Amino acid sequence: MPYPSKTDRQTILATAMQQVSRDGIHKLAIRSVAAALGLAPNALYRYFANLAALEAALAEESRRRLLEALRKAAGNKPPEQAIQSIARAYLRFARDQRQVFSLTLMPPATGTLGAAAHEQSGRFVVGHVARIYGEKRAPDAAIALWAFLHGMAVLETAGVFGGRKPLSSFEFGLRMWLEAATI
Amino acid sequence: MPYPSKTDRQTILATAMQQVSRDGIHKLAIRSVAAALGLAPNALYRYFANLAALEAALAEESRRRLLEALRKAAGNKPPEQAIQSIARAYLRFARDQRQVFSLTLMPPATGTLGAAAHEQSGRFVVGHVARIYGEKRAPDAAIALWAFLHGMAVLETAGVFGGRKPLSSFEFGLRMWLEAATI
DNA sequence: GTCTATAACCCGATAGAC
DNA sequence: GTCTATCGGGTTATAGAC
Repeated sequence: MPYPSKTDRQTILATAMQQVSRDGIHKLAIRSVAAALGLAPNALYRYFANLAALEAALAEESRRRLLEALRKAAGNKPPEQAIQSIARAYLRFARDQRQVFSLTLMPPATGTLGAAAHEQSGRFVVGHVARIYGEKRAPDAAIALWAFLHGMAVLETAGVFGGRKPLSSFEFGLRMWLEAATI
Repeated sequence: MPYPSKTDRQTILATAMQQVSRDGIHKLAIRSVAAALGLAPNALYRYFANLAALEAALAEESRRRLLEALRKAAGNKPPEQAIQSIARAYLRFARDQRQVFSLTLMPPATGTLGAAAHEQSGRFVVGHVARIYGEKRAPDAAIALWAFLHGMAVLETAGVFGGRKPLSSFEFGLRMWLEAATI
């Protein structure tokens, strides 16, 4: 091997994700990632077409992490308990990993295909919701739940509540959603 | 008057908002706004401390526009009809003015005070919700509704639904929220 | 195939002249 | 209040060393 690689996609992604977690996406720079890896600034262009492509890869990775957190929360719990755990895990992920969470809904770069992790998350949530709402109503109920959870997470991290965590509103919405299933 | 002003805050904001509507927030640049106004790049620094300050002003303006759209939608309609109109107006605003909508929840620059328009929106929605849910339950119910609407808007504009507009999920969630009030 | 070197171009921001 | 000039930094493309 005459010219062995000094790095690879996975290493670059891990380093970039670390910097995003610390400084936020808007401070992410090709140069800083390259510097952390001891490489010339434009060495990374062999692995990512441009900064947008790197960001898109980070977004997909963040969606994978969120999905993993939700899977872990659900475990093998009974239906209603699983939903409650998923809901709490979603909010916890948004709070504890704010910068990573903000990547999950970053719009995919123009021309790229949709996020695979999103479709997986959709199937995962719909599957759990179906155990409560039934197959027929599950798609709509799952999207409504997802929207509520995401809205709560975004509103909170955006500081709309002024630093307070409106736990009662979260409980209110979640209980409403669960009770609507029994009607 | 030795050096009459060639511009003012309002004109700068209007020009910047126009560019954001067309190209999105990430392409906004002091230089491009100045060029559109026929000014030197740094002439704008007399009106805004830096780019972040300009963005914060645009975010507040976008929140004002959204609130105005909601007010208009509510009009003098009866309680339940007003809520439905507000909900539809929220989604419509997000669809029709995607770039402006994305500004509404831009986190305020570090150190600046919270958004006045957000507090106004909060009072506005809580006021309408109270006519259905009563004063006591209104705060939690309003936040839950807001979260649901915002989540639906964000998920849709982020392309999670692949270009489709899950009208049925929206109707599902809204009806659930309205029916929960009568219990 | 991978990385370095270099340079051109963009932007934000500052200093000082008028 | 606005200008010119300039600095520092990030992004991108090209050429070439290994």
